[in-house]
Amino acid sequence: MDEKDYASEEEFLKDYDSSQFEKLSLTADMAIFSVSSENPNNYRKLSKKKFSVLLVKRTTYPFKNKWCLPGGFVGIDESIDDAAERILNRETNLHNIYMEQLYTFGDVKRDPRMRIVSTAYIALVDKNKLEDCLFPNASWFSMDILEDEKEIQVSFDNGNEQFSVIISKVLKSPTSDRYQYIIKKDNHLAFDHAKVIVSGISRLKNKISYTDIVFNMMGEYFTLGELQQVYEVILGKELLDPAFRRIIANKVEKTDMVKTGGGHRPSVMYRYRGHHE
Amino acid sequence: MDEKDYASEEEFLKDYDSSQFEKLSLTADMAIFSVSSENPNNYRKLSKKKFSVLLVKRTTYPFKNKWCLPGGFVGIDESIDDAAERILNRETNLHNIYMEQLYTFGDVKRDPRMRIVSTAYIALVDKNKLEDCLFPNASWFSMDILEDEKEIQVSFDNGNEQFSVIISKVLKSPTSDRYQYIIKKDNHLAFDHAKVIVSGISRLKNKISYTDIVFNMMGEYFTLGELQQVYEVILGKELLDPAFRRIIANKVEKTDMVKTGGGHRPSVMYRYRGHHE
DNA sequence: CTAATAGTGTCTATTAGACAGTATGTT
DNA sequence: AACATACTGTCTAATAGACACTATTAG
Repeated sequence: MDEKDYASEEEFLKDYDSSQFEKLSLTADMAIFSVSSENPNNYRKLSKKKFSVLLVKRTTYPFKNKWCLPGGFVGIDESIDDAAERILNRETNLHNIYMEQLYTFGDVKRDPRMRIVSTAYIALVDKNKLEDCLFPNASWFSMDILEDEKEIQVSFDNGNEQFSVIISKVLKSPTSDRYQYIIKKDNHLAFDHAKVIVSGISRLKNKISYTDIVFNMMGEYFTLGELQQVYEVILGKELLDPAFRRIIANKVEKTDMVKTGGGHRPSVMYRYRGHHE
Repeated sequence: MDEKDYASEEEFLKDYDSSQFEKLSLTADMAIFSVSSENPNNYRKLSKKKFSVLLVKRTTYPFKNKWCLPGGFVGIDESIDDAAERILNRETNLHNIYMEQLYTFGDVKRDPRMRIVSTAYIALVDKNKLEDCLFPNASWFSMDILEDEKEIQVSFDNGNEQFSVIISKVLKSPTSDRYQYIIKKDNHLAFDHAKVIVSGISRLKNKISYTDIVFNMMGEYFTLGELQQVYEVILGKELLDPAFRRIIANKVEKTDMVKTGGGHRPSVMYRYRGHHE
């Protein structure tokens, strides 16, 4: 409230003088998540759900031939959200995809060429809507996630290529739940995108239990078994049927369709109920 | 996985050509929160806690004489976190303050002069540690928050000046809990800082129940009544004593100190227990 | 019939909400 | 003594976890 000596006023103004600060480049990077199904080896069994992410193979240096999240520069006359949407549409040919800002990664050396800050987003899609129209060099990788107190290991697989990354987590403060991620092993992903993916997974894992974002990855109709599998694959643990059904009971509504053809009891198809009770 | 026609490959490369994209300025803005005490009018009563934020009066255009969050440009050789810490230290003269990235605000017209993207942080301090060393033009404003389904009203007061802002909230998606904030009334805050403050409050409100971040706003020793008041003022509702004590029971530990002097039964002083059970 | 999933009933443990009561300082 | 807060006991409601059971299909 009260003013101080001139010296610190000077410093104050210096801090606010933009000409002292070089401008930098900003990109929007998209972690586009989905669930895919693996065909069962037994006619009775259900197809196995896999949590997956869309990666793009880089064709230029730096990180040539490494995989990265789709992204692009934010234009000077374009909001970050608009840039994110533009990139999302470029990759998926779809509009109105669920998307939210994740985090802004601003380490100085994250791009070896020059200073590039990246605002990362996560997006959730129903993979079946776009299976056939992939952007050049893009590929869906299923992820197997192994997490404990200290580190996270993610194994990627797109059918042709497999690799895994290991990231260790350190609590930033004992009072919070924020982790600092440190890449321990990563020979196949470009930039700090391993961190971005892990942050995105963590965000999703948290939000699945108190929001309805899962339904962005489901088709319009689904069985409760399928829905449960998606929860399980994201949470990385099995759920008990009655508990699961209690939790999602008022989020979904029955239809009169039934899914038959598995060597077992048919399953009623449900639909997302939206936000009215 | 499979490649597409040349045209889209071209487009792909265009998107990755940085020379097509002008660079922009990035600032780090700090929403520094704390709780302050108002003196009671009755010798028996406890001092009333107020949730407060540190604002700075602008001395230059644009938004001359309006209040804004302390902030500054991110240097080209400085990480965003480092810039945030630098600003935090400039304002408080303290190191090791709790701080976390909140959100990156990237609308095109948020600064009337030029394109400036802002990565906002929240920081939590114990106000008593720095009461006397305020940076020029800085002032603590207590906030009264009135929130319903559709909008949030925040009334600011620093003892000399009072004003209020009204912000309406619109769910970005029925499947999530993310709001788009729209400023309805704001004649005293610069830029989009009203949105930043409201986002920060919302973040804090959420995290208080599943993390220990409150303790960053407490002194080393405190009574459970004081702690409860801080919870209440942030959550905007009253809590029942037994429930509150159950919840924080294993986060704090008793000391052998006692706070006397109020016209009522003395209160045992507690201390934050850290992260070991 | 069998393997595999679909779906329900119910018991128990844990947690959250509510209220009433006791305790103890200052003026 | 009276007020205001400190602190505890306990009942109840709601929720989460666990298990056992029944149902129904393709092959």
